[in-house]
Amino acid sequence: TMIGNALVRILRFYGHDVISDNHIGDWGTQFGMILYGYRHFLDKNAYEASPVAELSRLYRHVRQLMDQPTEEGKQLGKLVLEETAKLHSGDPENLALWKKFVPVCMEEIERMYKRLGVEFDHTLGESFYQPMLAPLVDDLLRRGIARETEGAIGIFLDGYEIPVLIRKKDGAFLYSTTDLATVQYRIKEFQPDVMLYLTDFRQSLHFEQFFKAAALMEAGQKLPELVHVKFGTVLGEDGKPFKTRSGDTVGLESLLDEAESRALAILEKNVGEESESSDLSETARRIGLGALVYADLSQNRESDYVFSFDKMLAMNGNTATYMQYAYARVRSIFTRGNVDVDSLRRSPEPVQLSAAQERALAMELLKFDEAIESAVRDYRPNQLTSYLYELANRYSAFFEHCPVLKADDESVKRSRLKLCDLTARTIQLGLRLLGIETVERM
RNA sequence: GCGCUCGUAGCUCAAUGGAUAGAGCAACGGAUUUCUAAUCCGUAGGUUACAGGUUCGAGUCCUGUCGGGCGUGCCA
Repeated sequence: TMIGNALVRILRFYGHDVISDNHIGDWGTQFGMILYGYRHFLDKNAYEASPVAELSRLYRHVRQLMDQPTEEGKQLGKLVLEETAKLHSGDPENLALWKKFVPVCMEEIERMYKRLGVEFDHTLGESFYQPMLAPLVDDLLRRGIARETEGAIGIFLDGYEIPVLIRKKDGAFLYSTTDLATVQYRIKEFQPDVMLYLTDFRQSLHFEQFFKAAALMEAGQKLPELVHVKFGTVLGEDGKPFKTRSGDTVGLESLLDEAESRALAILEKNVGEESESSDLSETARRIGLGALVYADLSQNRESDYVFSFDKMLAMNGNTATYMQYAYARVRSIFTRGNVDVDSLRRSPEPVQLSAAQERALAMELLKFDEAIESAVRDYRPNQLTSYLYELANRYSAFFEHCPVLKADDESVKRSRLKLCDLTARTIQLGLRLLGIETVERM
């Protein structure tokens, strides 16, 4: 989610016309699980008190039972799939329940996105394509692209042992069916040149096959370039894949709380009484959120990464905090020096580069374009994070060695103020492209 | 079994085929009467899993071996 958000911002800044669509899973087996849970394990009082909490408990409960490697687990899996199939075939009861559940689930998800500062142009979701699925399968059958296999319908591709299944033998549709419908819809509606899919690399085979199936489906037409922008798996501290499926929003939420309260504690110690408390909590929010977002983005997205509490919450070293700190230091100089930024920017005096730290900083400032380009080229926000770290690092060295307000003469002072201003603007812009906000004081 | 992918400093990670493989954390030693020490300066830490090959040049490309992860028709 955070990688996608950063890429949308970066690609837009670069000049691309970007449409973001959160392809949310609101029509799949997870609703079969919730339906089954609702029928068998519902706690009515809890549901009335908080539908969100109860539904998510039911989901986790059923999931856990299903994941058991026992006979009961397998049986339950079948029953869940039956609920899903009933929903897909238009069973009125399941449909009514589904309509009741979707807004509840959406609300939960929206709240998290809002907190993370993530916005989508569309959230069509899988259910949106549901009416298109049956005609799509019929069409592919008629054109001979798909055929019946062991009771199901699949598309067979050269060089692959397994077909792309688009209808189960119980009549329900699958991930690939929706994906194909999505391609058709998006071509018609948006005429994109490129479609980026941001998902876990474990879905690589699916996308490889699905892209080929899409090419068959659109044979003779102009197909947009389809790209799987894959990212690595989050591993636990033991190196084993993290189970994010069992209630991950809760985990993220408490992580955010912790990040903010840690930031607040440091803030209170540092700027304490000089500032108003409402200010501080907003500043802490930006710093805490920034730390989490940066931890996620600073990694090469294709590498697996080991989840570490301390790493996610770190505010020293190569972190968003470091950049925010550099920015705040510039702001502090400007405030103390009563600097009129507008007139500074308009003034024609050249920037002088005499000290080694000044030259190093200026050289780094010039590399911004390059950083953006490489982030765009490979869809990799970590190219931008490492640039920003480098830039902030050069600024810190400059800050230590080159007095600004107390510079020897006025022209040096003006020149250094300009360097400060350019640095602050570049950091602010760069962070904004990553979805991270700056703070005036910290 | 087959396919994909990864293996880089104690830990977490960088490095369009190009210079002496770089950061952060942890460790150790310094820096504050001077614009924010969430900082800076320095020390130590490497046979880039292993063995071959291609190349003027390989962490990066090819082959093999070992080890980890993932995937492998009716989940998404």
